[in-house]
Amino acid sequence: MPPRRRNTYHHGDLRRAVIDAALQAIREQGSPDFSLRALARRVGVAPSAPYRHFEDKRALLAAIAAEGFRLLADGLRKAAGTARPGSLDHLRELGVAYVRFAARHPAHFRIMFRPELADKTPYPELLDAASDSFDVLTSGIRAAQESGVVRPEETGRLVRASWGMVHGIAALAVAGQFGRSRAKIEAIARSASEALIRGLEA
Amino acid sequence: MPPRRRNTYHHGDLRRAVIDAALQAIREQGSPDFSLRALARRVGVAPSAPYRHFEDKRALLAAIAAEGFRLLADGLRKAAGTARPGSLDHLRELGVAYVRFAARHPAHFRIMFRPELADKTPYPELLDAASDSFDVLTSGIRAAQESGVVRPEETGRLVRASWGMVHGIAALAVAGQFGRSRAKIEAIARSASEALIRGLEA
DNA sequence: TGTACATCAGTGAACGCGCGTTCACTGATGTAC
DNA sequence: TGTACATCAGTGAACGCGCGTTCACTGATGTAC
Repeated sequence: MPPRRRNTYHHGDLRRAVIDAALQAIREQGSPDFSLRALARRVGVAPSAPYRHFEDKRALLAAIAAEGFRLLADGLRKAAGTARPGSLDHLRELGVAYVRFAARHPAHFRIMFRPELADKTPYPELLDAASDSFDVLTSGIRAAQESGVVRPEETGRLVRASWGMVHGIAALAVAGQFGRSRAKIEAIARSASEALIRGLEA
Repeated sequence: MPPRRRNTYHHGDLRRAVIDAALQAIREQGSPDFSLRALARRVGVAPSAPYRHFEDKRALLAAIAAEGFRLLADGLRKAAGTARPGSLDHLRELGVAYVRFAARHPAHFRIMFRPELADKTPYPELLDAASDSFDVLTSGIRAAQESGVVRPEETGRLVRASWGMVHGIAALAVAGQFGRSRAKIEAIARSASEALIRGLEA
């Protein structure tokens, strides 16, 4: 891919362009690794230009991850909205939505869980977005416990176990283990979420 | 860490030493990335020495991953041996054993699922070991279906969903999301496996 | 048991490379009057 | 509406670095007789 030619000196929205280039690169190479220089090349800009928008490479990763967590939280809330809070249906939809998010935004997904972002404290925006997503899951399960359809075991443990399970399905889907078909992935997600809520049932 | 001094010109078992150095490096840095040169330094050997034992860097990764899959298959078989094949107990033990493997061998675990090893065809040893592990899970579920305790849905789908779920728990455990305590991780694994088999139940 | 020699498993210098980041700079844009 | 000037968002050269891999080499080991 030859560097794109700009006709303006200023780019317009280099920040966005760099993020998009990163996502694109991940999709193309199938690996969540890229160099900042390569992104600059893709965008058609000097290697130093991205530093106007991101303190360093890790800050770029953090920005993308934060965006991903916001998309995830949105997706979860939207899907959960289709069922009554506190119901098992609600939980099933949360599970399916988690996997759907990963299938739709695989590049975000891969960055969100990179080990160098395990410690999110240097990036408050990322920290907020991640906790928000986690909160959606937690309050879904807590509501179901309160309405008596999920067993009253310690909420945190159930959340982690459930999160882990849907996360695993999502990760395997992103890794291509379930093939490319959205429909098939959704079906597996549905089976798994079904199994999951039966396991949670009171 | 200063390079270790050898007193013999020949190392003895450099192949093993390089693999161990890689595992050690992963444990220390918390990231499954390392350079071949750094491993050579750790072992106290010239940068070119590992090439006597591994065609290139990827071949080293493949060798470690293959070892991991063999350990996994062993662990699964051993754990499953404690319960009657075809029973739900058998499946629960498989699930717990999967997570236990990850908790015990986190460095192997991380390498096994690196994206550059997604295509295993260049490494028959790895391919064999991976399919063997997968087979243990598959035949566990099939046996439970045959004895009528698991619903007769398409086996492949159930295997993928189950595998995904335990894999997710394992991945989060390795990422440190459940804390460091082996006992706690085992407890979460047990909850999750319990939930999982309830979901599979006929 | 001793010797000649082939093979094995290291060495160390060198290669070309792309990376992350810094820095002094400059062209474009926005603002005050 | 026009001008002066501050600020913003780029450039491009340069830095030091560590990497993966190759190559001609050599010391150690194993084998045949």
